[in-house]
Amino acid sequence: MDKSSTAPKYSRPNKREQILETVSRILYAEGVTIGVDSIAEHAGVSKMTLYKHFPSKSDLVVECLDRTDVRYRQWLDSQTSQYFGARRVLAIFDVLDSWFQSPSFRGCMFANFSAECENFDHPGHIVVQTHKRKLNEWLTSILDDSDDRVATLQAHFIALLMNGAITSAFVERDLLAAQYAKTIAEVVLETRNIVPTDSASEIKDIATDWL
Amino acid sequence: MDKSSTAPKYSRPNKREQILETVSRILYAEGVTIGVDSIAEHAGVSKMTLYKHFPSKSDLVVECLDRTDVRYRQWLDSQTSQYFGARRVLAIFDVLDSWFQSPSFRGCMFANFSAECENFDHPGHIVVQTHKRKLNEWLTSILDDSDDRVATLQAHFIALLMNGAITSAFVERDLLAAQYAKTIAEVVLETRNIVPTDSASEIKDIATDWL
DNA sequence: GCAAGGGTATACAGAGTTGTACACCTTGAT
DNA sequence: ATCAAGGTGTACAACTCTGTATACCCTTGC
Repeated sequence: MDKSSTAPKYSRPNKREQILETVSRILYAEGVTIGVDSIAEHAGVSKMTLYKHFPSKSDLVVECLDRTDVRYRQWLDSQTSQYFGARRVLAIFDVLDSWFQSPSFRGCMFANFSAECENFDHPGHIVVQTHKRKLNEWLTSILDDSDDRVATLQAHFIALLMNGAITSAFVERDLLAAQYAKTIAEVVLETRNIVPTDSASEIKDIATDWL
Repeated sequence: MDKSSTAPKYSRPNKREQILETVSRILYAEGVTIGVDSIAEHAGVSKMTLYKHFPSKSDLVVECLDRTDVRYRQWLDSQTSQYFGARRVLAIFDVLDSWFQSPSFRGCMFANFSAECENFDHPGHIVVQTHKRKLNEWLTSILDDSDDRVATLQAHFIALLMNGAITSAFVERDLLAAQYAKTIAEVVLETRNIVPTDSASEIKDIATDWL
């Protein structure tokens, strides 16, 4: 710890920014249940500085979620920018694939937050919802079909496949999940005449009392 | 809370069993981060009794995960037992659909555990892996194709779609997720000549440094 | 030179956590 | 009737967590 010798040398330029950058990564890697002391230590900053810039841990977490949302979508956007339309959508799964192989992969930060934070009032949940909505809008804009409803529906399909791939890769540690999802996506995108089925379930009175 | 009047009247018959039944549901509803005191209170049992039957909270959680695994798979199995083959697999999504509409739906307990418990050494992670493997085996047995590899692959697809539906329903609160997944599953199961693509990604040097 | 602003280190209050100690109570078998 | 087994309630030790108080340190502007 002897920070006196190695520390950031009292560099003044926007500490707040630096904190957000570092802590966003820490929260993804360690989960939002990590303690404030650990956050400060990892960020190479004093706990007092944290509380001088952010009124509470909760506020810090929300801003980090927000930042991760922006970074994640920018990352997907830039990494696939060489393709267009359906090809671009398929390229997403190649990007996911390389992400899953990375040792720092720990699933979807937003899904993790939903699971970790059972307090439904936490403002972070709004950020999570917004993140997923923006991702959907991005997918819809890429798929840009002559029929709006087709693009919207297919965007939902792709979003679901992305969620499934991330969850399978994280929970089951299935390193092929992205390839599976890509294969499914190919079939789905080829089948243009998919009907938004009313899903007339033939099963009646399903018992949900397993829980 | 004057348990003396309403409590289980010192009924002796297998308290351990009764505890496991109740606590399994509590852990799903509240998450594994719930305190031991709350667990005891909800279970209508003294904290001492808890520690007399289970050496630690961790052990209790593992046994509850195990129990939920069994109950969940039995539930899926029984609720779809009137169908066979692909029809049965599709019926799974009808069952999921009714689950998602239930107010007590809180996502997949196993995925939630993975997100909540960042301590990778926790024995619960083994239960999670096992759960997902058994579910996959069950799907494979249902799909029972002449070609083993087809059934295995399709089981992976379906498992991924189930994960995606559950995640979308939980995180995005998308009440149509099960219907979307079912629609995709229909297409996937119809397309029998799906190749386990090598997924030759054309994208090179994907930067995973968004995190 | 020196004051002000931003950062640091330490200590601590107050709440909440897991797990244990102890004295008491209820039931069933002998 | 009595005694052991199992359950209860309370209190508590030891720890961790968020957030604050205080005194100090380094840098920059004047």
